[in-house]
Amino acid sequence: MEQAVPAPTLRRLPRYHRLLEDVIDQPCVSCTQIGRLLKLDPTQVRKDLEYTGITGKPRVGYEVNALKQALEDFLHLNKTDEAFLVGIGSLGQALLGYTRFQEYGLQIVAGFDVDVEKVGTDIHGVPVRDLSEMPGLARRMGVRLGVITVPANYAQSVADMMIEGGILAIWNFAPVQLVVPDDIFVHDEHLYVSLAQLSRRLAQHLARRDSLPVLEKTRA
Amino acid sequence: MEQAVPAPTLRRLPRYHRLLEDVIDQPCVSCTQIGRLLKLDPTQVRKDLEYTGITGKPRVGYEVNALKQALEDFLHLNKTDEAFLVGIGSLGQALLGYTRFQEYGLQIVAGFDVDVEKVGTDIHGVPVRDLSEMPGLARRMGVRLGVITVPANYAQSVADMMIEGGILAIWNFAPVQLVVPDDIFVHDEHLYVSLAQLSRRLAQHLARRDSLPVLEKTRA
DNA sequence: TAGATTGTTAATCGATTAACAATC
DNA sequence: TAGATTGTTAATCGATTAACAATC
Repeated sequence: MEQAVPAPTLRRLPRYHRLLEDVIDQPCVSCTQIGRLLKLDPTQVRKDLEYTGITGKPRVGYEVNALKQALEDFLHLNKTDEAFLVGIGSLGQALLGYTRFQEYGLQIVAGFDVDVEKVGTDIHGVPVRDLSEMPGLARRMGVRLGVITVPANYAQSVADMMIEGGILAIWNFAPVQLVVPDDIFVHDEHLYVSLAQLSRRLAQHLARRDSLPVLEKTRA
Repeated sequence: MEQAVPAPTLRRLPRYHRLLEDVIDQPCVSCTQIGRLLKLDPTQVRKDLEYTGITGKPRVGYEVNALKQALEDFLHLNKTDEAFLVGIGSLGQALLGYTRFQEYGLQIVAGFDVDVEKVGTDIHGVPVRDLSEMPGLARRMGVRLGVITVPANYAQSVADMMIEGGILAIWNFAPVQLVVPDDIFVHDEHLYVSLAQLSRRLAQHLARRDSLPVLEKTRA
């Protein structure tokens, strides 16, 4: 059994993977390099990578392909989970169109909504069906992952239906604290939290900027 | 000058605000209650709230309206920042349609793209213009906030254009580490990080579940 | 070899949690 | 009053950073 990973480490690991995938074009890479590119302490990078079980070579660093593979194994990016998405609003449609999710182990195989206009259509190649069919289909197809993109006030009842259908993990985009049994795993994606952080940080940033001597305040 | 807030605290504060806004329907609320609803330690809640400068009453808790106000002031939710959004793909369109951002201080006043099909149209009431006009307009309108929803390979050049236009903070949805001057504030929204976390956690969850005695493993 | 980088242990830092007096 | 809750200080926990020997 793999040991528990600290949450901050788990947040950084995918960034390393993407860096290797998209940016690094060389056989080996050192923690120093990774750290410079992602603005992280090299020692921290090394500690994080340790969790994947990979070992490097002094003076050389890590073999890029091996490291990429180790990260994929550790993050389970190579095996795809089928998922249902409920709520074909603008966000739901955007997620259906984001094919790159498959590279990260998520394949949305069906969408659901209550809107009769939407039921029966295909969005980005994914069929949309009536919400009432969802629990039965989830059980029949053995789907264990659900994505919730409905308005806040419907989110809890959708979660209940998912659980009824045997779904075990929920990616929740609705701005609500879902109440679920202990054995159900919920991952919240709360854009409003991000936005409030941004709002606060921008205001502080501007305040600091404005309190500075008027050196180069106007760029124009 | 307000003191620096720990990042974890800053992530929790918006959740308190939303709870007060949507769920709590009573004059006063205690940290115990908030903690129970959000599954947080009451002491932690109290410490977090302390940063807003509000004081409560023993035995009673905090006055809900005052607390809500204190959170809004602290997070700067009451003053709206105008923003430009670049990249009218499915995610960009979804964000344009998400009117609730205004409650969190963000108002997207224009969208930009290079696609001539999109330029000149309105999406959810927001006009779409040609990307080349963006820097000039940003400077003329004094817009200081930019949202990037273009594909990864265009993100850096869009960021450069934003900075050229005098934009000071960037909400970045493209899966790239942007390179910007020190005085520009970047807030990354990397769904792939979330997804990889989810992927890892779900796999662990399933592993733990499967290693349990076969008590009630099949719910059906 | 010389020197950069790994692997690993120790020191520091900061956030969470516990404890408890003050108070409404 | 009695007791729950605040405000605040101390203890714990865990993550980050520093130090350094091992090594290619």
